[in-house]
Amino acid sequence: MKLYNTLSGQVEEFVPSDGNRVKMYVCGVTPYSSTHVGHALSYVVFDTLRRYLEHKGYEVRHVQNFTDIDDKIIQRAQESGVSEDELVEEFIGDYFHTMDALNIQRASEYPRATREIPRIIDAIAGLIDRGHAYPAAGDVYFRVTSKDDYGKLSHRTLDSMIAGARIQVDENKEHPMDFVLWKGAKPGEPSWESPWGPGRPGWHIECTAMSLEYLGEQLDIHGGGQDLVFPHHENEIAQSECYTGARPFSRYWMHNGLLQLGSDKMSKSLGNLVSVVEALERFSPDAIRLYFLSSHYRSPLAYSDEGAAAVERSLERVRRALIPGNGTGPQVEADSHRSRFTTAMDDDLNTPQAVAALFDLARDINRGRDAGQRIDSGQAALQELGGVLGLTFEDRPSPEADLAAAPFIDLLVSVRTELRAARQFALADQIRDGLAEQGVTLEDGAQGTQWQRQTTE
RNA sequence: GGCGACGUAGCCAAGUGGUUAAGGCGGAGGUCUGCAAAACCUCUAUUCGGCGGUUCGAAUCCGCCCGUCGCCUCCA
Repeated sequence: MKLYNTLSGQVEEFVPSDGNRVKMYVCGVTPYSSTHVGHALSYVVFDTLRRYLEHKGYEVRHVQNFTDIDDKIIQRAQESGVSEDELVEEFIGDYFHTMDALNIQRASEYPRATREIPRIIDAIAGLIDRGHAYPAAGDVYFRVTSKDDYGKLSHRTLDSMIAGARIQVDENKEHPMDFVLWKGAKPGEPSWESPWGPGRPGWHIECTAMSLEYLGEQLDIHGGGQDLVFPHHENEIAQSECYTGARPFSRYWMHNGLLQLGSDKMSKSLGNLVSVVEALERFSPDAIRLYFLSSHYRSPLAYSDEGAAAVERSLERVRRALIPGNGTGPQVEADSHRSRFTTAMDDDLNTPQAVAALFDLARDINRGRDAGQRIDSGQAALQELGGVLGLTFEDRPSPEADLAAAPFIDLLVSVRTELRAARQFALADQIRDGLAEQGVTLEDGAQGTQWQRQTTE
């Protein structure tokens, strides 16, 4: 299996350091607002990676953090008149709720920054001891000039960073690019005791401490959105490698392209967010996952309701291919699709190509059904490979109102069946049209008439 | 200003040196059907932003130009 490694800028053969065990760390969210579709994209990508690795027989230990203390959390909590803890609990709950809805597997561990303070302090102290960090006026900074290859992940040099000229001057720092490891507490802020006075950890050091604690000195895969490459992941590398001496901190760095909304990146600062809950009101979890997986994970993806609706329609054909058949002929052949799927996934997770294999398989199943072939083994393959992408092919549950209306719809359908038998087609069509106006579609098949609620717009 | 990515059919999107340029949505025609729907079949890019170049051969490599976007600051 080949994966693109941001560190080398190349597609490389993936080989875990320890046999079939894979140590994967994915940066989690800062829980102060609702989970949006950009988060969903990232976690669908890494969930799919994990599912595929497991499909190949790897044992994946997946750790994902929560940054449960930072400026935004403090600010938002104060605005809302709740404690930081309450705010964090609410949005961690929201996160799990939406990720579960999207069929994203739970990580092995979900460490939180505030519960790892001693480990974080140890790491900062170690960095100071080794000359890679220095205290200044209640803060502690990382000394970027102490790491000769600082910038290797984002492929830039300190000089070029300074040329960016958007760095604010800070008198406490030795170098403008030095970043904070420990923030001295301001009045009214939550804080923890430390050798440098009361304060809280900087963003980057949390991930270093937590990955070290739960996965050890060296990771196989470290993932996140492309917006984390600099400074977050660059700084993680600097801290971790300087603290442990183990290089590289992570052997593979993987970054997903960012979701765009219209022409802009979807981001917290732009406020152009679409919540996952909102998207799930309109589309099935499968449709949202498949939408994300229909383009390559490293490409940016523009989200639109029209696009999601098109994907939902395409899923309908696949779902129908899974309706049991009653053919007695030879089994529909699935091996060529299976190997195409695997080849695609082995090639840096080429999910668009893998998805194309699934659509082709669905077509062959439907074709085989029409030809009287047995289709159950093809269907099993479709279900299994779809599962590797986290797709269930389940219909969305019908709204409760439909359950109440079901007996009446059944009655109308049976009346219509009588009318058709009597060749009273005008009246039969009147019933079908009337139901269609109510969003109920009828299909007359060999086994009688089926009705269903129209779910796509 | 620095670093980087991308531009493939009406739309979304694979393919990155060599048989007929995946797949999906949409559209056209057909089979089936009382008519539909669904499913299936056929068609829907002689061509890959533009112009040059390298090569026996390029969407795929190189140069220039045009256009779009990301990162450099909190962000998945």
